[in-house]
Amino acid sequence: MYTTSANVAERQAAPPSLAISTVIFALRPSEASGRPTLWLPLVRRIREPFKGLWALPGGPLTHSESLQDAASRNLRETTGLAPSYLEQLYAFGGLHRSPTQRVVSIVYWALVQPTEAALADESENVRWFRADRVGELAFDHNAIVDYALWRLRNKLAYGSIAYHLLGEYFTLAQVREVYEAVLDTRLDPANFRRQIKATPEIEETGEYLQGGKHRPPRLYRFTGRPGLDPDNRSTP
Amino acid sequence: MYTTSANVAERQAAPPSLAISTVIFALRPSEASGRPTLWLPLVRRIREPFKGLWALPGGPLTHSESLQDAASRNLRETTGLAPSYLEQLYAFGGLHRSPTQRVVSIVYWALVQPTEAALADESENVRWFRADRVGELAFDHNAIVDYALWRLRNKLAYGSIAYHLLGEYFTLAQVREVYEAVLDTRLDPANFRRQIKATPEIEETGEYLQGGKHRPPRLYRFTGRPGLDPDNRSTP
DNA sequence: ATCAGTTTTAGTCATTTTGACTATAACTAG
DNA sequence: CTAGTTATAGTCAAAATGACTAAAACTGAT
Repeated sequence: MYTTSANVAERQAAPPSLAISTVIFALRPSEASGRPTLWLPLVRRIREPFKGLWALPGGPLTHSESLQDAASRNLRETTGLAPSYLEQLYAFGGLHRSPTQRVVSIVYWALVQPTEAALADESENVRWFRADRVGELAFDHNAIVDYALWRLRNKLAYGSIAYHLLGEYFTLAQVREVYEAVLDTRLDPANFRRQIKATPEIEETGEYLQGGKHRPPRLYRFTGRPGLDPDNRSTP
Repeated sequence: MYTTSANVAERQAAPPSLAISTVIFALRPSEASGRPTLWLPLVRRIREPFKGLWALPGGPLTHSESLQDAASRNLRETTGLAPSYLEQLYAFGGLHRSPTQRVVSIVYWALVQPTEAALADESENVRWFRADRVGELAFDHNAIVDYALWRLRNKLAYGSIAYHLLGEYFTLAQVREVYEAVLDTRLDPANFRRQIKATPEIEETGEYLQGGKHRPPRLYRFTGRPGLDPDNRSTP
């Protein structure tokens, strides 16, 4: 019984088409408060279905690249960015995701550092949106963004992910702002700093950040490797 | 730039073939100690590549079923089982997973209850193996099993997953045995019970399990819904 | 009937972690 | 020099954790 199934699986049996998409998060200052908030780039659909609506960057899977490579290329082609973190999110394969044909999308999510994000391409058909205000998107992309946000919040709880939204050097207050932006809460600065300082992957540097109208905070550096995929090997 | 990519993605552009596989875990008593241990069913390859080697149950994705449905059918066809838990594990799409052609496998993992597992089909070409002693498998299936085990251990830490390896009613000692089997450690019975009893989804029943040569333990019931996929919606 | 053997179950106690909060340090702007 | 601001250290009670003790409730053998 299985044997017949296996045979069919291995045949080139007119499979659903396969696409790669990416949810790309970066931190940008909110226009209102100036505090950092989560943003992501979307591309406008220039043809049916969903012509005119915004959608996640996506593209084909060529024969010569792995899933992760395809996602990277995708990201580079739409925004010109190299991600500091890239992980597979989920394979979406519902029957009616696209009205015209059956398509299975393998979706990745990425984090980019603000220095990178600042020089990201933007154009008529590529624009950054606040993650909590994307409006109505094409296909099932609203659900995908929601799920990516949920995963990001989850990963944050586990540890070494926040730093990929920051530059190489950062203050503990900046780390706290990442948590506050992603989790949408306020955290006690003193307690938060105690916890962060307890993690061994955060290293004090001798440098301080000058220029604020207050005591200059010490700069830190993240020394751990991210927990990635089976492709890259590591944590939850 | 994106626009051309999108077009290609939507075309039927001779994509890699798409397969669904499943890693199915169940608890069975170890022959040696009698304590419960993790097992999973494998199927023997009856043709090249990897003819004769054991492999994960897998099959085609038909046009009329979702990814999850395909995984369920898969599971039912090879073992005759209905899983009590089913979740997408990962999409494996490396270039050289199969020597003959490019194939992307979307892998699910499942938990089945021991009552179910006891009546699972077994035959010349379908056999259960201890999860830590599967030997050399076809394709990249050893890596997939390792990753599935890692995910299972992780989920266990989070909470409401152990119960899907047990029947409807269970003793707290049985829950502890699940943890001990999956994490491969011993846990203090008293402390473990205190923690489990602190979770609200575990409900005392009035029943006791008779038949042991010791004080009869109370039976409990799990009342929470599992945390599943975006397809099903819920926790980590 | 009693006793030894077993696991369940409740509980104690010291240690660690967490959350709320206070106080001082070190800068800038005026 | 002072007010304003954030950084940073520290205190203290409450909660969670880990190691451990002991009683309860069964079975099977004497």
